[in-house]
Amino acid sequence: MPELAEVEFYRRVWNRGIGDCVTKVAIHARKRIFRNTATTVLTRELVGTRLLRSEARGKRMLLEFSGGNWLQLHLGMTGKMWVDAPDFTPGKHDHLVLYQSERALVLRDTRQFGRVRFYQGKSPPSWWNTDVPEIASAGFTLEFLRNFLDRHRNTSIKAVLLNQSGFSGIGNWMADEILWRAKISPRKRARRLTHAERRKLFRATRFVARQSLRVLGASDSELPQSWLIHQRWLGKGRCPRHGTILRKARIGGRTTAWCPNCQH
DNA sequence: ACCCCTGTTCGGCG
DNA sequence: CCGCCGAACAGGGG
Repeated sequence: MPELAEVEFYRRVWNRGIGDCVTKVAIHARKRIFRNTATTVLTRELVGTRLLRSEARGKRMLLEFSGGNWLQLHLGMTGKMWVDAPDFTPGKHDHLVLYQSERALVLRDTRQFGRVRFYQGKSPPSWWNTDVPEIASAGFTLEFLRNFLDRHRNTSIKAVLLNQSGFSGIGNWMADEILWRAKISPRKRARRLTHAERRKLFRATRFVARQSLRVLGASDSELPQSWLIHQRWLGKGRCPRHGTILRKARIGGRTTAWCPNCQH
């Protein structure tokens, strides 16, 4: 399962290392995933620190280590995290491995659209903080959504949902799932959404985000069969409501699937 | 060979 | 200055 829910899932996987010391760090320092990061410092400074806690915001996560050391991870398109044996040997795309006495914390990102950032200081790095509310939090209100839509009134609603400064953690499949649930055509410009549609969009966004977070898991198979996600990549995917063949097109720069019968 | 892909950023244009 | 769009990034798979 991807996007905000997958980030949360992977974050919890690495939480098994909380409380333990980092004994060794293995990285592919010159790779794009470390762009603008001081890799030499990162490698040197993390050894001997203890993993204290972690937190997720949208598609990013922040790990705090003892001594004021912070690591931000973004998984991009192909990032994965898991726990392996302490004698793990990194493969070609295992760009960051944190070794502890009992295990190895592995980050693999084949395409490297993700990013690793390192920071030292008493409090979290300034770039960790944004004014964007988490969708599952009380800060994500109908008022906030209305304002965001007004600011991007000439953009297709699909592209608006992919904009991380308004819909933190929403990605391609979640955006399609939300629009299908709210019965809104992905091509519709934000300005043309009625009051009723804005309310439905708000409810659908929170519902999809919260349900996905609740189910968690490394695959999408645990989401209800009634969701669009199980149909969207099939050659002849059908609308879960009434079986209409889904339509597909590139909208907002991404492949989009929707039901021409119930989304307007 | 050519097309596709759960994401973000940058340059050009209006 | 704001916002929209397409291309680029890197690699694997159909």
